[in-house]
Amino acid sequence: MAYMERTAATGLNEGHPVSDVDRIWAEHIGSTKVKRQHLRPHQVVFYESDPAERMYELVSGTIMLYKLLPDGRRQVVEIISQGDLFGLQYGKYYDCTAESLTDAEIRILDRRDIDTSLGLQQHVGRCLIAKMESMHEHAMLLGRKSAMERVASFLMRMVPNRGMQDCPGPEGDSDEKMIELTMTRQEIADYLGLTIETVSRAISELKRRGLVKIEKQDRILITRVCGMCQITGMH
Amino acid sequence: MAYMERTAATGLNEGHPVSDVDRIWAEHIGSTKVKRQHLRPHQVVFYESDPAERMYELVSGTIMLYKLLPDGRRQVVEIISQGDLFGLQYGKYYDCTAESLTDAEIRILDRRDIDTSLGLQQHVGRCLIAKMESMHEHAMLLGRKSAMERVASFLMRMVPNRGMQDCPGPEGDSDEKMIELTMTRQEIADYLGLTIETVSRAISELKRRGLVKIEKQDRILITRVCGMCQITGMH
DNA sequence: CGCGCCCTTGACCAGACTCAATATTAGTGG
DNA sequence: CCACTAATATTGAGTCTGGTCAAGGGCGCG
Repeated sequence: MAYMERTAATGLNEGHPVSDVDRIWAEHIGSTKVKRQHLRPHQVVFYESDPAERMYELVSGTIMLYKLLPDGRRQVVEIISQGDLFGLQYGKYYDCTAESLTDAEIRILDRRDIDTSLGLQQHVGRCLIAKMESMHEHAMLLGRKSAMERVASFLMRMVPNRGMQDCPGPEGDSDEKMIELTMTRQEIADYLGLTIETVSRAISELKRRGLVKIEKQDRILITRVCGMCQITGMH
Repeated sequence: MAYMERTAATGLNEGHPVSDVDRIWAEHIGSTKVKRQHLRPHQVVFYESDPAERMYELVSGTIMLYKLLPDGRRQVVEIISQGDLFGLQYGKYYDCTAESLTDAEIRILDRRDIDTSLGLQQHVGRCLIAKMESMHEHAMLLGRKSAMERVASFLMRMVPNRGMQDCPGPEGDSDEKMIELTMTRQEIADYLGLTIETVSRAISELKRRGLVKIEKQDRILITRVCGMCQITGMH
């Protein structure tokens, strides 16, 4: 269950009604009706412009949604974490590709099931509203933040309960936090609207400033969470 | 009703179920219960971090949602057009400021009304899904497009039914389209993640290339819609 | 007509990108 | 366990796009 620990550690999209999810589906749809699927890392669930026939819920693991331009430029538009819904479309086709970052478990759902239940509709609505808020935050990052601010913001996102407006500060004597990235430099770059080299340089600079220690490429120890928070542009 | 014509001309967020809106509200809530408010241009509906007690629907006109960083950098995160809902929040506070761009008419709604009706929930869900798709598109613009591509994409958004994957091409002999901006250069810059000077230079360059004629500062004639479409980065 | 606001243009600068070389890590098989 | 390979990450040098700062122009309104 290594992948579950990793996802929990990322703390992406904190505050979703994750615990309710099983109960909600059980109440409104016979659990026998809900198909599940396991994904290995870097497996595609659906491609941009495929007919959008089904929607999905992420049970565990992490998935990214990305869009491509004809010349190959890529933008990762969402990082989906436990309890999130994805694959809902207004039109007939998916507007982006869904690809797993880690091992993952997904529920496969029929859109019609949702339209018939008020409880499910409410659940879907709340997920979408939470997503909108992270999209707004991400638009700010992409449109207005420097490379260093983007990388710092990205790392801070992985630290649960810190960096919010009501941040409790360090828990005790030490202000450290170990985080697992589960994304390559290229994927981080495509999420932050940067190049792989710029992401790498920013992380090296953070290392030089004594804010992080790199254990492995995807295991980073933030040695001063408060210091990291100061360079996100939000404080 | 000049402002209604202007909004219609922008063609922002095409495809929303605008026509259903009055019927939907009438069915589920006595129309007497729904308060309305008129807004003059550049009037604020709510500020970022205000308690999110109500939600709104835009009846006519255009509204922008923006976020600010402590040092004053601004990002316009959404442009709201006719029929869109705004002010829905997952948490207790608004995550952005809502300010009118034109004269506008809004409906003031109570979140509880929505939670009780399946029809309304469906309507809200569809609005949110459509918004998510535009946010994805906008993330691509902010993260991966050049200044010229951003401005061209912005102008193309104002042209209904053109630039999509199933673009019908020019209607007849001429391939022109007059558009009304309803936004200052500063607002456009803050929406596209650029500076006012860069937006201005991009528009001047389009003029030099013979793709647009500037009638007034906020009235632009696109003389070759197909040519404009070619430089959005999407073709 | 004159004032103020917004927009445009120019010159210069800086941050991020590109291209290229090198280093590190992860994975494979002996 | 180590050697070898392929993939990924880091670092450096040079370039370029878009930002900054400053000056000038145009338009609307009193």
